Amino acid sequence: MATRRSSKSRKDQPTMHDVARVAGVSQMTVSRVMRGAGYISRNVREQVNNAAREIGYVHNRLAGGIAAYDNPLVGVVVPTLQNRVFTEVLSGISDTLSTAGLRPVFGVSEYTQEAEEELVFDLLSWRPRGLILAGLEHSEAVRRIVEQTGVRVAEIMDIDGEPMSACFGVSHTEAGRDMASHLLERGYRSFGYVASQAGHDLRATKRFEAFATCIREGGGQLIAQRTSTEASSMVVGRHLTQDILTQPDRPDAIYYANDDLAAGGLMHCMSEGLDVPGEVAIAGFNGLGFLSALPLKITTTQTPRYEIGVAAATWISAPPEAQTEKLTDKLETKLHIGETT
Amino acid sequence: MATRRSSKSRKDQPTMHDVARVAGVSQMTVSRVMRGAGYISRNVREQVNNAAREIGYVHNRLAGGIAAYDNPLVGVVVPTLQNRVFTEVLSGISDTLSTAGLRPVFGVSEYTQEAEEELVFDLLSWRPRGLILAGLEHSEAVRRIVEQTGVRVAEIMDIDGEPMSACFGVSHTEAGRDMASHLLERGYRSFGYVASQAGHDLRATKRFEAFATCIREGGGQLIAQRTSTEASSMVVGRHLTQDILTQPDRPDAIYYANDDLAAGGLMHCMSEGLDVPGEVAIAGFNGLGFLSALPLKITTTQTPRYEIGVAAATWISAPPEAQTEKLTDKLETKLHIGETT
DNA sequence: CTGAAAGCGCTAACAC
DNA sequence: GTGTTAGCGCTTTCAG
Repeated sequence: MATRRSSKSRKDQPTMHDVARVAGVSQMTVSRVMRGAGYISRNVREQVNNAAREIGYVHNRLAGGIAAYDNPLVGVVVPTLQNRVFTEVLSGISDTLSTAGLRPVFGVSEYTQEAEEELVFDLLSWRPRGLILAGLEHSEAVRRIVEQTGVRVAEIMDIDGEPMSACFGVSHTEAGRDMASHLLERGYRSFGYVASQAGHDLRATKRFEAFATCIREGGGQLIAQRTSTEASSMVVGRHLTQDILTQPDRPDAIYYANDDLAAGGLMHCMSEGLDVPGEVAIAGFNGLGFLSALPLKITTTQTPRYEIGVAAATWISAPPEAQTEKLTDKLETKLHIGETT
Repeated sequence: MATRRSSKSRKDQPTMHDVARVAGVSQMTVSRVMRGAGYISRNVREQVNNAAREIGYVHNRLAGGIAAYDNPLVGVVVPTLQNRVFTEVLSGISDTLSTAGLRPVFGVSEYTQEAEEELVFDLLSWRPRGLILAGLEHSEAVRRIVEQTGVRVAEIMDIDGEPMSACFGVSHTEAGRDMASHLLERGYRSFGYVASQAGHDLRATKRFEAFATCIREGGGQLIAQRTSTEASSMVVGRHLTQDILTQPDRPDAIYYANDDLAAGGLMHCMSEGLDVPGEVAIAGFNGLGFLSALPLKITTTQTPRYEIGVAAATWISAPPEAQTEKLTDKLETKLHIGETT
């Protein structure tokens, strides 16, 4: 009898049948052992496991998934991996899914709805148990296919809006307003704003709008605004800050779309010998760990990034029956008042 | 005729048959359109695509994979997502795979071979086109199953050893030696070493061993060594540095297993008013972006993290035939001499 | 506790 | 260019 494993191609992987033959049981028994389903006598179980190990059998979940309509995969789409914010969320997702025996398959949308849409279709082709998407804004096609397939979607990061089924995140509107209140309280009245990713970061835009409204209502003015098309970084923050501060009319305080930009701003001020917060105050968003490495503690809004990932993944891991109508899980942010405001 | 989609369960997804019926073609034609295989007339193609969109059909790659023995998945195992080093590598992997139409499925090994082993079996159950693992050290079971299944494995980060099939990374031995040479050249003779993850970071261990050997050969001495079991962070670096520097016999220079620890060390020195590098020199590893946020530029070894991911993913993406015997792709590191040595 | 039969949704191979 | 047939490797269902 010719061996099936002569050519070492992917085609020649052993199957449950091969294991069954070696173990002297039926293929069905092998299936049960592999899945830990039903009662199998200790003896048989061991025989099967040994046979599997011997011939190098690996459970084939593709076949399993197609036959059982259920496979332990979760599709995850994040805007970028270059930003700690999302890798921390991803870490929470991965840890939690892993505990539940689920695996993340993922893609990066580069902050565009078009890429997200493509990814959603692609990920859906693996018949995942659920999807995790960032933000509440998605293309029509995404909404439609989600509706049509009935796949469960956890939308993360943002809660200011209506989720497709469930969302886990913070209120950016509230965060923007809180920071504005804090700065007004401190006596600042003329403000600058620095952002990046030119409008693609919808959460930052929400924060800013709430911030601006609150500032105006509080008698303040927004006198300078700079947005880069580039990704966030300290370098970008530094440049945009320089740009704002060399104008004749300087703001008392600058609100940054995130900590990276804010840290860059601080660097600019320090190297120019500008007094912070005396001459200009600085505020960021996120509360990233590296802030503690800076010579001055930057005022920022602390966000629970890892926890957002955990919450979303926990929901996805739960049996579908546990799914309630529409769930909005608001995690709390906290204003960290540092030495820059 | 009863509709198949009454209950909205995963079982009731439309199939190619349904699309075929709506489009008025055979199921095989739908298959061809979906895969972009063979020649299909423009007309038919559009009909099929419209029908698919209309009924919300999504290509089922589980079924495709099982029938075709080929599916665009790549298993990726990283030690952690809490460390920028690996998320940057992951970013390179993701970007590159995405371009090649492949998807990463991933797991986190927490720096242990046992977890890695479990993950490898788990990921293999999706019949991935390849695997990307960190480091050259793996359990016997991993080596065996890789051998038995014939799956292609790209080992990343390290090249000081024999890869199973291909490896992409830097020489940690060389990096350790280079840093030792630099410090000796600067005149330092008594050294401290600070690490974390207590021996689980095998690459750091390789650097340290090369470093220590070189130091001894150059007439230097290693007089203090501190290792934490915790994950790397500035806080850990700060504590261990304090610990070393409050001993009666203080080293001239401290080599840190990575930049986070080194930055923590710098913070300690600054807050104690210790002159760096006058009283103690500091050197890290990786060249992470946040170093430029620090008041003093830390001497470190720059590593091409994103590029390692790109190189590994590119290799995995290439057709298997292109696979040569054993490939070692050494990417270059660069000693960045800052203001701390 | 274990086995036999049927079929999951798709693609390879070949026909027309 | 498009259709037909025969499975891919597994799980479901039902027997025993």
